Amino acid sequence: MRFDVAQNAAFQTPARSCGSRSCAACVVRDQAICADLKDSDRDALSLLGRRVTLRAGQTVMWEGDDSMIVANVIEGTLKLATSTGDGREQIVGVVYASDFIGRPFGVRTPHSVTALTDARLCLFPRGSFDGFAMRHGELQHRLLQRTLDDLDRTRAWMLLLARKTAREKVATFLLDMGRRLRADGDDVIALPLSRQQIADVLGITIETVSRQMTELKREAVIDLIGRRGVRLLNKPALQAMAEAA
Amino acid sequence: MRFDVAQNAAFQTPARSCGSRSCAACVVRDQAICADLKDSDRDALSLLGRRVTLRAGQTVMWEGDDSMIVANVIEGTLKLATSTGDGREQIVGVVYASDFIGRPFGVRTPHSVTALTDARLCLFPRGSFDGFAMRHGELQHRLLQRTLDDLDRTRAWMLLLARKTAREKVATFLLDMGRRLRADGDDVIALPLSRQQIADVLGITIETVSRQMTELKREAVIDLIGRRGVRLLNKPALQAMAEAA
DNA sequence: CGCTTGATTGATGCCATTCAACATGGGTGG
DNA sequence: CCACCCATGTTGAATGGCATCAATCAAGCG
Repeated sequence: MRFDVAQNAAFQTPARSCGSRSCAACVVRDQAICADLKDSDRDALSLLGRRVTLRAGQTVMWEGDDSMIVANVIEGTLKLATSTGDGREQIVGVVYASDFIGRPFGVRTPHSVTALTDARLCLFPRGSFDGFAMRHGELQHRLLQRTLDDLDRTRAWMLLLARKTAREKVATFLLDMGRRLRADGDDVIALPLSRQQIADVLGITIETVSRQMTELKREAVIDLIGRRGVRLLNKPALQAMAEAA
Repeated sequence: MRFDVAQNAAFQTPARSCGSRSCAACVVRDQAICADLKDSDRDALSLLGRRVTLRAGQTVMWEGDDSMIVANVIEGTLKLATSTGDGREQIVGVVYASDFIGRPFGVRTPHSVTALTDARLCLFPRGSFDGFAMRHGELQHRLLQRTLDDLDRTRAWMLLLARKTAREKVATFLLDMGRRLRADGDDVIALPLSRQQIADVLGITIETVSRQMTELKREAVIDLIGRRGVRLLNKPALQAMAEAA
């Protein structure tokens, strides 16, 4: 298991103030799928579940397992992954705070879920979650919206995996991260993923990621700061690389 | 536009008996997302839409367009595709009778939709469909189920695109088709896709598809019958190839 | 300080693409 | 009904991009 090792603590998501177990103080209550519930309904839902803490590297669900649990991510970053019989792995999704994980209304978990940083979840037994959802249209609607968005993003990613070159993949990835992490003033970003994980997201090898990165650095398109830091020096150039040949 | 040409009529889905415009006689009424609606509700929904016929090669929606329509597929096969700026195309999904197409609850169509065979749709303006769905939880639930399944299948396909070899891809594809088309007694299937389309599904080139196919034929794992026909002679061998190296 | 883990760099080989020629077959019109 | 034609599919040779194998470098940590 390549990733069952603690991640570098220096780059973990900073702790949020949500020690409480009530929804009233929850930091993701307005973004998560429970956002549209009445307070009373949300509290009822809350009673079905529990808050759990994960260490970086811990796996919550395994590919092919019975689907027993679902959860909201309160804090942290996790990866969704599948692998072939002989051990080749592909990351099929990366989820962040306020995202939803697990397979509701289904019996099989189609991919593993593993914490990339320390994380906190709002965890529900799938059965009771399903039951609650069936009685609350607003919840299903949010879940549908989110699933449709996921599907769109996943399909767009297929184009990258199948048709883009290593260089295009890395450029696309860096821009995506810049957008997602809302690069601070100077366009410096701290990657939440190791080189191996980047490779597993892009469907290439760790060596190729490294080579492309240093190549981009040599061309003064980016700058590399330590292991996880990247400064985007020339976004238009990256954009051009990301799109066409 | 590579596929805007009529497909070989010999392999089109055989005509179904559903000339009526009422739901009562609809051939997909028990599989489509409207299956759980009361008769009266289904009729109401029906009044919002209309039946349309497509010729093979016609495109119903273009990537990036405003999302104006959604539809149930009554008959035929269609492809969902995206492409890079410089024309590389990737098929991100193939849909069959009773499947749902279009992007409800969203403003952009994330991929094009093109008929591979002649087809018939039950078409709705997105706005009125969305409104109807908001008032009918059963419909949203079916749609959610379907979308979750799509997402699972799409993610599994990512592993193929990113990590499998050409040989593994072709083997996987043939098995998938065998399953989907419920190969008749002798395990003979009529591919609904041209070599080019198969290549676009698998993320490889047409020549590579061709080479792998003839290779498999030489090894007596399959037999090729004309352009579209394939007989699966040795499924276990295919299965072994599809999975690991 | 050695040890471990993650990242970079280098050398080599292979698989899939590319470019190109050729075959096939289904459809059409004389 | 056959000859022709064009789209589709197959086959070949050469190239190149990425993987693989392997060594080196750079950090963090006990």
